[in-house]
Amino acid sequence: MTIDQLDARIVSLLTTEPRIGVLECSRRLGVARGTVQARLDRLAARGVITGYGPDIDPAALGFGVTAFVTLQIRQVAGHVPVADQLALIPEVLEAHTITGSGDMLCRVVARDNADLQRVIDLIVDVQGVVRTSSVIALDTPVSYRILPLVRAAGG
Amino acid sequence: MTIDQLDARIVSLLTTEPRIGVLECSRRLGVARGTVQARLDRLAARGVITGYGPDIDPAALGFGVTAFVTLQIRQVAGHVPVADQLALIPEVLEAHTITGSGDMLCRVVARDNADLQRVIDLIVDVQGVVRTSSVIALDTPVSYRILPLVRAAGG
DNA sequence: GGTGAAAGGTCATTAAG
DNA sequence: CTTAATGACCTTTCACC
Repeated sequence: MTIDQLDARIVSLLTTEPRIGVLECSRRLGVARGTVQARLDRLAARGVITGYGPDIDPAALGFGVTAFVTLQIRQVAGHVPVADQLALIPEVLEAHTITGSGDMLCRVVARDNADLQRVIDLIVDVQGVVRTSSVIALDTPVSYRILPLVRAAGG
Repeated sequence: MTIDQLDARIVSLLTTEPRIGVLECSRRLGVARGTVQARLDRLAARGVITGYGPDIDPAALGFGVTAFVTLQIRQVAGHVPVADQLALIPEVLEAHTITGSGDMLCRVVARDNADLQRVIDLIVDVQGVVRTSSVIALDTPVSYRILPLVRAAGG
């Protein structure tokens, strides 16, 4: 139920240089090309690799402000779930339910601080949201990364 | 300083079906292959597309617990910055400085709740961290997504 | 290991801002 | 006039059987 060193090295190599392909990857690791392909298929089948989509930087799209919004929720019977309504807002990049009484934590982006107000207003207008509390991300000294974890998991 | 509809459709298509390649992509959109290639090069040059790495699911690696840890920081002169020390912990997937007095917000993963305690202890031991406050993500009704934003940005 | 296919590059032509 | 799109051709390289 985990990965081995070869898996970790394959993922690691493909993460740092995604365009090299399976053949080049096998050459650099000194294994047969079929081995790499079989490993990748297995990782995809197990759900470890969920996709190869292009990574998009919201800031480069003009959404330079990132904020984390904590929602206090009052669940109302017979209404559209809060999460479904949040999913309709493009600026809500992810949403989690968190420990505590009916709370959620959302990552949102906006074009600027004024635009953030607009996005928060959209969230406040969601049925079931009682109130919100936001913190703005000023800097991201550690941006999302998975490689160290993969290496740690691979031994 | 933004993207147009064709850019959005290219990114959209490649995100939902990353394995189709440039040629197939151009066929489906009814444009020349060179156009798609030029657009992708431009998007990469502008920093909109930051990479094509395989997407890894931490849960499938055995790290099924996600938590958001807020740190209260006391900056100490002459020491290694807190962020640099956090970066050494594989379970810290990202870290942001946030509004407030020297605070940070980290996304961490752990194998289980007991393991989360170990990770938090690692964070507490970081020089300059005064105290921490954690919330555990129970569920993720909206997992990280960028497509709605891309479509919104593309017109 | 062989083979069909795609990527990546260049070019001249054409269209549109 | 500048920028972009197009279709053509070419070579290298890869994925699949």
